[in-house]
Amino acid sequence: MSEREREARRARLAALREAGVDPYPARVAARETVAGVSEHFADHDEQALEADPVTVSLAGRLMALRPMGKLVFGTLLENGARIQISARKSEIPAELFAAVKTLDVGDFLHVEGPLWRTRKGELTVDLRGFQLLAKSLAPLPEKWHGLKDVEVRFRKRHLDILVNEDARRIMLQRSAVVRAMREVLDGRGFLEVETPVLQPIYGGAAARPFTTEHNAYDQRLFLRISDELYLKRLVVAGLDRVYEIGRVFRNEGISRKHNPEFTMMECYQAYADYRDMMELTQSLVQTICDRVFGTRQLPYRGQVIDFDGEWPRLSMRDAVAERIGVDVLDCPDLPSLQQALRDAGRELGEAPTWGRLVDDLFSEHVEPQLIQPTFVTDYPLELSPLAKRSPDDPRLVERFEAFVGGLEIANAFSELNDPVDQRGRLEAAHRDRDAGDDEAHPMDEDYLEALEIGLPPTGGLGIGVDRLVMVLVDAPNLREVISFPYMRPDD
RNA sequence: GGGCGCGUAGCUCAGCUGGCAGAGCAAGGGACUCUUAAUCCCUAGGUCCGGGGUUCGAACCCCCGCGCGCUCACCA
Repeated sequence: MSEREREARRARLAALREAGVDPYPARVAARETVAGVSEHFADHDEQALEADPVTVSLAGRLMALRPMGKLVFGTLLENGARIQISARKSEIPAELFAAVKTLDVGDFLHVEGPLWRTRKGELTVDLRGFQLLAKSLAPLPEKWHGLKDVEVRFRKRHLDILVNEDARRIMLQRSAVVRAMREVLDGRGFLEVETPVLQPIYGGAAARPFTTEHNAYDQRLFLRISDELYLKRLVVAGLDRVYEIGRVFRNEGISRKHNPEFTMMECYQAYADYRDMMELTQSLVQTICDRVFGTRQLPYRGQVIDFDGEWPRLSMRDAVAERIGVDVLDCPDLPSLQQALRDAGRELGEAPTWGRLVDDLFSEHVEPQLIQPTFVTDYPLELSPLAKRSPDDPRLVERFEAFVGGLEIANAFSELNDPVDQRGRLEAAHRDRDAGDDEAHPMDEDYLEALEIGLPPTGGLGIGVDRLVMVLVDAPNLREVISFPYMRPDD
């Protein structure tokens, strides 16, 4: 049992206290960084270090110990950078050497001493003094195989990110992606805002919400499923360009592509439309590629995704026609479309409406094929109760979704700003709701009133940050890019 | 929710046709002044996921449950 090891470490901790050592001191002596020292002395060979000795002062976690009698080697890890340390019995007092031998892998140390290079050429700090910064009482994962068990990796993410380079890399890259996203939006004059997570009426997407309640007011509240309606209220308020990067919550199934809470970037731009949002989407992703990865060609699951250039645009009608051989606009209602599909020898799902059937066809036959970045445009009206009707075809709306690697990463439209049309569309959704569609959009009188005050023509865009990162860093699973993904409670 | 697979020492895993529960690493003791997966000797370490059944005998076969993974469905 690891209890044995924990007991051994506790015993050493007790011995330290006995000897008057504070195993958890409050302050760390002045120090340099491991990365800085490694970089600065990268070109200094053995002779140079001998001729002109340099003493360094470093802190970090002891990740390995290789005792060899009167010589001990160890590895210090600080902020992702490693450096070797050594302790030589001939160079330091006996008590100090003995103290080194009581260290455990996992302990935090401050060390100081001169730099030297081993025969193999490794830059090494020859310890002349050290201070324990924090005693580690529980063992780290095993050094050969590391931490591979997927369940343990996600349940004990502190260990995963500590010992698995890839997990750490993804954390850093995700942060860089979000930073680049903010820079682009800030550079275009967008104002970063925050809107309510707890909402009396949820909306802005088709999804089931989590519910909670406010004790003092005895009120039922929902965790937001999107930021949309509040952000558009802010555009009504005269904040012409706003964005929010925040967590949304959807009470639905969990999969490789779905976590119950995920990070969404939503932005709204007055006097713009969905075409402007297409340009913004492309520019955002390309700038992220440039700044974070230094290239617009990135590997994903054995293929190379090319984010450069103008992304192809494909209407949903053409996309479906290409794969299924049925022109959905030639079949204006559910029965005629079902008949056309039967004639084409296609399996029929149980779609309740024309729009849902079109969407089902698209999701099943087209979406998985969209590996290279692609804009899919012109969605059925009934799937998009918040999007502006297409001036060319009243059954369609000005909307697109961006797909990469078979994943939907962005959704955007020209926002519906006609309060009368909006009311009618929400009422229609409300009827679906009464008919049993529990994901249908609920009625929101307060939002409708805001629209009556007046929303300018506005383009809106939502990007699923986790999914975008998943594609960019070539992660097989959404959980890889979430610091603490949802896991069932274990016992 | 359905199908398939997995669950053995702290970690990574082996365990044959049902016959004494194993290795490496980690841990404890010892040797060792150029290691970096250090090496060598010794020691300790088990609810074989849980429960039930079949059997003289179950880690192994059967049933139920739990957890995880993949996948399908759901989730635009």
